[in-house]
Amino acid sequence: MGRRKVEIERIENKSSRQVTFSKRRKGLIEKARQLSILCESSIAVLAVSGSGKLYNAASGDNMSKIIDRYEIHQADELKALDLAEKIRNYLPHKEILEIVQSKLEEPNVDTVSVDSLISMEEQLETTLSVIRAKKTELMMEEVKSLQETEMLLREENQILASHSQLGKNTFLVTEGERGMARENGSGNKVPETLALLK
Amino acid sequence: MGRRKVEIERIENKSSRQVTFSKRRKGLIEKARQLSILCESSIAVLAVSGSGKLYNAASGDNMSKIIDRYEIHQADELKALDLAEKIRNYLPHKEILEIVQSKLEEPNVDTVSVDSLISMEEQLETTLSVIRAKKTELMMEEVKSLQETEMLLREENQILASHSQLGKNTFLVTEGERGMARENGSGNKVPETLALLK
DNA sequence: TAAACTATGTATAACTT
DNA sequence: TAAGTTATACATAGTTT
Repeated sequence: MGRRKVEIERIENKSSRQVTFSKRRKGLIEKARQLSILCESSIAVLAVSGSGKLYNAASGDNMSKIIDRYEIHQADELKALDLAEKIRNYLPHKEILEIVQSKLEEPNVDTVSVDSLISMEEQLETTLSVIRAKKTELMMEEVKSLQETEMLLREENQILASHSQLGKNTFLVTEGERGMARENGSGNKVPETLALLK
Repeated sequence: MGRRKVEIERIENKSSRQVTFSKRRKGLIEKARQLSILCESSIAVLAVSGSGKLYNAASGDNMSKIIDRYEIHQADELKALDLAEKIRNYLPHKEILEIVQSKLEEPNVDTVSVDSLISMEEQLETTLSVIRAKKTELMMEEVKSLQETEMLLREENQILASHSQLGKNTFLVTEGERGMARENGSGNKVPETLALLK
């Protein structure tokens, strides 16, 4: 794809290697983006350069979610060694099965197969990781937002406190809702959500 | 790159979408392989098809190692909030971690029995739940504490404001860039978060 | 339905600035 | 040295088998 055919082997020249890494990494990520859109899929690319620097891109979905998906997949493969037996051991717990099945809105409890249990397990685990990831994400957002609010309030406070005595470098801008916007943010919603997640 | 130019948008026809997914996924993974070799780097590609099937490839290094690298990278960003360290301090089951580590460092990892893997899995899952619970607890505490601080600051602020000529809807802008923080604050981030909830 | 083909658009190696 | 250009090999969309 260039002026001449190039063998796929380590590029010895350090600077061309870096240039190529940069160009091809960009190309790879663009291809991932296209694939994601064209085929409505989630694609993640992680690249660790020779010098140890990490580059990552996830399209169609977020990185954590895709990685979670991968880890569940791996866990399942490990478990598959003895999965049938393990699941058989759990079959007596009909109450649990019933709860799970009703949650998954499937009708026939008695005819449940190992395959459908595998599928149910996968669905539940996927849902669980998504919920966990979302919980963490929301909490992180919340903490960050509150920290910023705190900082701004402290500043404002300090300015107000000093205003009665001086007012040199302070500009006043009176504006409708701006100051209120913060109070309507995610701030108060998150704890409610979190209570459900536990 | 084909008989005609194709727009980067969802392919409506299901079977062409699947064919394209297969072709391009293969191409993407080949590109990753080449980049890995040419530039002596570690590249991982994870693809989740529309139907939920996972495909993955890691070249130059194994997938877990690359994902670990990514997660360490993410953890570093977490540190900025000072939470990672707090969580680390609360790690309760150090003994278990040590046991697991020693098991993993045993020479014949391949000959570890399924039973001992199941036992390790259970221990790890227990530890993981404890860590998750602790994480949630710490974050909740942090949020609560920040919310209390915010409330106090708002009260103090209001009292100060009523003692000065400034009204509550006054938008204070100090000289320099600080005053801009409000516009770039969390207010604008929340919608992004919400978009992800979909 | 899928695998193979091939015309053509794209990515990129070498070149230029 | 880096950013931009160009000639060319490659990837792939549509076609054929």
